[in-house]
Amino acid sequence: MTSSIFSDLNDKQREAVFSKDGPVLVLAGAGSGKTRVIAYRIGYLLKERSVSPYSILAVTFTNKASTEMKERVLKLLGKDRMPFLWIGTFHSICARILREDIEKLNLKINRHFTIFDKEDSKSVIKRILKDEKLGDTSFGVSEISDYFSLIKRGAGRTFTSNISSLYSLYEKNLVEQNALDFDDLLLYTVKLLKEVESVRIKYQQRFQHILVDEYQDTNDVQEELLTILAGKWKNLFLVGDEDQSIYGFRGSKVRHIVEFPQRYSNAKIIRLEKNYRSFDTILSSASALVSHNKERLGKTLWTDKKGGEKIKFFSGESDRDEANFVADEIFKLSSSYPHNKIAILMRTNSQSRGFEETFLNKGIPYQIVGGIKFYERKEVKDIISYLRLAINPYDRISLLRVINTPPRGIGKTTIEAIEKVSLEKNITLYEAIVAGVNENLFPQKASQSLREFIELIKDLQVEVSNSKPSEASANLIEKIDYINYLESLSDLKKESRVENIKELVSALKEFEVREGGNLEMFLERQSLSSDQDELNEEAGDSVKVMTIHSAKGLEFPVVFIVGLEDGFFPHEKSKMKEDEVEEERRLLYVGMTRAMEKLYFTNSKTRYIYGNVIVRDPSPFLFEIPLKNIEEIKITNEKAIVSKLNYPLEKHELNYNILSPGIRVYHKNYGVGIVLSSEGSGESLKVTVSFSKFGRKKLLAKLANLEVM
DNA sequence: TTCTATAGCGAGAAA
DNA sequence: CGCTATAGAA
Repeated sequence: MTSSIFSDLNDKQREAVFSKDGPVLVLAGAGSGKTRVIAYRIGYLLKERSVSPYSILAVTFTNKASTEMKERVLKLLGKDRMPFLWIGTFHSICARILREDIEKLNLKINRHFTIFDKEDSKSVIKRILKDEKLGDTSFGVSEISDYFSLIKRGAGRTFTSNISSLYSLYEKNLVEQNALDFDDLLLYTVKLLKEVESVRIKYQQRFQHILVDEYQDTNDVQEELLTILAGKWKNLFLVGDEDQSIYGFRGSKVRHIVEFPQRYSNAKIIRLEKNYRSFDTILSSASALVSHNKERLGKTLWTDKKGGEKIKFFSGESDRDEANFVADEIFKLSSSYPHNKIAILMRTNSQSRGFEETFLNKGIPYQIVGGIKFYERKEVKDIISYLRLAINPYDRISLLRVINTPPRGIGKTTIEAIEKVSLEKNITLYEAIVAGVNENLFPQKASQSLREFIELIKDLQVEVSNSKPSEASANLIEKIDYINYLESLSDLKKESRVENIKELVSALKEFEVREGGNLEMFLERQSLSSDQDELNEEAGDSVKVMTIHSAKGLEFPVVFIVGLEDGFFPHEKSKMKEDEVEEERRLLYVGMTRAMEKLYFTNSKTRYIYGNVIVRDPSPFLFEIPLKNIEEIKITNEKAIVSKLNYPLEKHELNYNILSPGIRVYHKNYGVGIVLSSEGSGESLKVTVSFSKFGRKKLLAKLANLEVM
């Protein structure tokens, strides 16, 4: 007996949703409705099987996905049962477990620990290198940080004693600061569950059903965590697609999916092969591409959406030319596709700059998703650091960041003096400041500044616990005169910096109103936020520009995959290893399968790298896609010339000859438009122009006084 | 201590 | 080319 809410599922989806207890692996192809299957599975468990929401754990890949999942379940069930459902990312779930129980590990870490991001971790490493005078390790700080992450995932290979001692210093340093890095969140949770029986039993008992999305992207530690949590009930409902495994560099292993049936001999395996997203041309092209991979279980995706347009391919002369093509094409599409239905997908973040400049010049609204995140901006991180410090005074990275920001007369010498006191008395930096001031260990002037700094932090601590987070931070910003400080900088971006600070306060306010959260919850949310979390529907009608990694799980009617060159696809650094080339191929596959209706490929024959022009070959992956599915777009010479003239923005005298389709023009009444077609010639030349605000107009070139842009 | 100029180095993807 | 660390001046 199935109730009507499940009637819109197909047979395979149903089979998955209605599975009996026990391990289930759903091999879900791109666009086959896997998020929906998980949501309905939860709905089924709650409604038909009367499972308590308290007993369900759902793991998603991003916070955005978990929010969407919650909303979907909410729609199926209504509000009252939601609060107990645990839905979140691996990292947020671990943080939640640790905030409750980490003190049971009897380490020096308490529940108010700070979560260090990559930048913080690197700062720790920098300081250790400095303190230990190990500046000559011949490894870069980033390299060391990545290596530590590798070690924490259990993949660390042999390493020199130099690095080994550095690693233990790093670990010690984090503990002293009451801080965990991203890997620690997972690692300490596994440790806690392994070593503290009461905690293990508590969660094993509780989670009767565990559901995991994007299972192909789990690493060894996450796998171990799942195994422990599911230890009692063994009801693992895993959904994934080996063809979309693109996080190998973060330790994810396709092996977890492939070997799942061996680990659980009673596992049920279901394949979802019907694709609801893309037209057949797109889907079959993507399938053809990924079929060149060896490491896969294999699926045969199909769709009802037969046919569809060919993939349009444009090869530019320069990266500028490429960006111009994309911009012009978006303009042409704008009558049928609003900007927010269009995505530009890239291999690397650095590619965004060229598109950003072109879109800015051509007035195309865009949003860069990912790259440097909002909370990673310098000015935002400054304020965040004050707040972190107020909650966790052991956090010396945040302390060092804010102690002289804005400048308050506490320079290098003073900081060294503080560090000396801290070392001698074996106390934290913050305590050293307090002690040093009380015992008159610093010069008069420095002492006065430090006294004021201590007062500031003390007041902040009080405020943080007594008043609303947004008020506490607004007061802080006021007190340290931070806006004026930003404005005093000779910085081209200072205006946007001030904006960002205002946005931070708004974000805090929104958080306390919408979720009733306190500051600690906000800081945690913030430090675990993902690229996709910055995407919100209300953000206006803009083209989304992002890496393929950031686009995972999303879909768009129109997709441009740019930079399809050897060196990006596959990336220069992956070319040598076969398994990494396969991952690069999967990456392109993921990009292609984001597209619903129109898919564009673009590349460039040359590209600026470090300011030098590099000649580039097309991506070898292009030749793995059936030729019949691709249509190459050639641009007339005139247009190519204009494209080059086109940048940076300059007005040029009108030469009627260049008013050919695709040219961007400006009309004093109608604004910016693009030439669609032309008829006649010379004085009687008429052109049809599509204007962004006024639609199509047919104009006599002689009278229209068009300017080519 | 703070501000400014410039040399020198560097970008693979991200919770 | 753009960022940042650092040296040197104020």
